[in-house]
Amino acid sequence: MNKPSFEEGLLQYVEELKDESEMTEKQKSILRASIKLFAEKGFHASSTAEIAKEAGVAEGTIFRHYKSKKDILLAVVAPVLVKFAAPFILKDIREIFKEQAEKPFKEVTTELFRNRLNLVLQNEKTIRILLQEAFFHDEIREALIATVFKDAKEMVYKLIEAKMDAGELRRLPSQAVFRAVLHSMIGLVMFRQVLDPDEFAEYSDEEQIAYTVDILMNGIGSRE
Amino acid sequence: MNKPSFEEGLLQYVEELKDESEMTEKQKSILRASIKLFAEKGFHASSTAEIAKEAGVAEGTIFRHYKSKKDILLAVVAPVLVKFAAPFILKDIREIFKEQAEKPFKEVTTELFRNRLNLVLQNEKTIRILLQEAFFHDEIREALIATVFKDAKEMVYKLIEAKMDAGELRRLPSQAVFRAVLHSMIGLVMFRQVLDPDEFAEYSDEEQIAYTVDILMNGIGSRE
DNA sequence: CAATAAAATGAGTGATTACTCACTATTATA
DNA sequence: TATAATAGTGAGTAATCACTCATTTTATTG
Repeated sequence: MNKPSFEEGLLQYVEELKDESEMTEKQKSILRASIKLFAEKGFHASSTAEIAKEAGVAEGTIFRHYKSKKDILLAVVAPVLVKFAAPFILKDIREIFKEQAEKPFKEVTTELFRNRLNLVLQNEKTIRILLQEAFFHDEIREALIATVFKDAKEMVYKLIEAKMDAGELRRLPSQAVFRAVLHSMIGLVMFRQVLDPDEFAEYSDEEQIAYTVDILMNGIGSRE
Repeated sequence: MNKPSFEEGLLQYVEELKDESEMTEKQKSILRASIKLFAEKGFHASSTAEIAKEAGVAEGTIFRHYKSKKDILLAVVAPVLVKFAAPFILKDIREIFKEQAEKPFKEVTTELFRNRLNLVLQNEKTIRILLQEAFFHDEIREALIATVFKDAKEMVYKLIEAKMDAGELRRLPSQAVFRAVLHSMIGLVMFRQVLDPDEFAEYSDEEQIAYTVDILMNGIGSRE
């Protein structure tokens, strides 16, 4: 059915994405306040009155810059998708996968994980909002899948298969391998706060990445 | 600070948990309607008017049984925690880990994954709500961590360390191993709909579990 | 500096919100 | 069958919602 809700819905925001430099102070303030509130209490629980107050702005000013409350959400979320998708898929991934394709899969994966972890750490709040709202807004969910997964998946599949042919990876269904890589990455990146705070401190991010990749490559079982 | 928000907050709902049998038809209907709506559009986006309509009940009836809208949420979420936590940790896990502790780690894990996958499949909507709201409600998040993770973690840690001593698992930090198991499980269970629908069909749940466990144990790298 | 445009304002809008309450209908108990 | 308790109702309530618009403030330009 009405397929391109991404194209029609979010993509325009991505294209119309303003530089921060061409926003007024007030507009930037509205975005900042929205990110804060959406991340703290969610989109629906944050009222435009609150946003205005937090931003130090009249409520009407919000609607001068964004024609609806949902527009604010999309304006908040779009840049993250761009950072997640465009640089990742079109630059980072292409670079990582094409330029580094000769390197061992382990190194490629380490670089990938490091890249993603940094991105998430730098955009914690907006990513929280993004994931949060992806549950309910079709546009966002589809955009997320379209940008983050769809293109990336093909590349990863190709790399996986190439590395299988080269004997570097075991012969397993590509899908199973892809999912394993994906789950390791998401787990590494998303479930940091599940454990006790003192357990975090025990290992640095680099160590966490190293262990994650090591286990992904070699498993947890011994090889007696 | 005011620590036991779980005890004070959710636990009472768990204890006061009514049998379905001692609910009226209307009350059950309210719960069913709430689950449906909360899962579809989220807690905040679902109005009590909608719930009443969906449930075929006067709006006042809702507030006869639940003193606030949030109470409905807790009533929806509590049973899942009980099913997830108590039986899981206290029964399933104890059984799996104590009775089956002699079995290879691989088999224990397979059993665990199978158990969790079924639970999620059977409670898809409520688990969606649970995770969703855990983002924002401290009580729910803390309850989730307290019930699902905290106790389970210790048991898993002990098993992991025992299996390391027995030479069945590699010598790695327990934390890294625990996280790997956790990520595999969550990934297996939560990210089924990320892939194309036709890719699901390709492998059965049992096969997915088998590959997940295999990769967890042996990794994706070859052992030339 | 005057004229024009853009940005910002906040009181006001009708719709909707969670929730109350006086009341009726049903069921359980004595 | 009378009494009491529980279940159910829906109109009503104040508060809040996203959003509008006539007006004022600030910035830009000729």
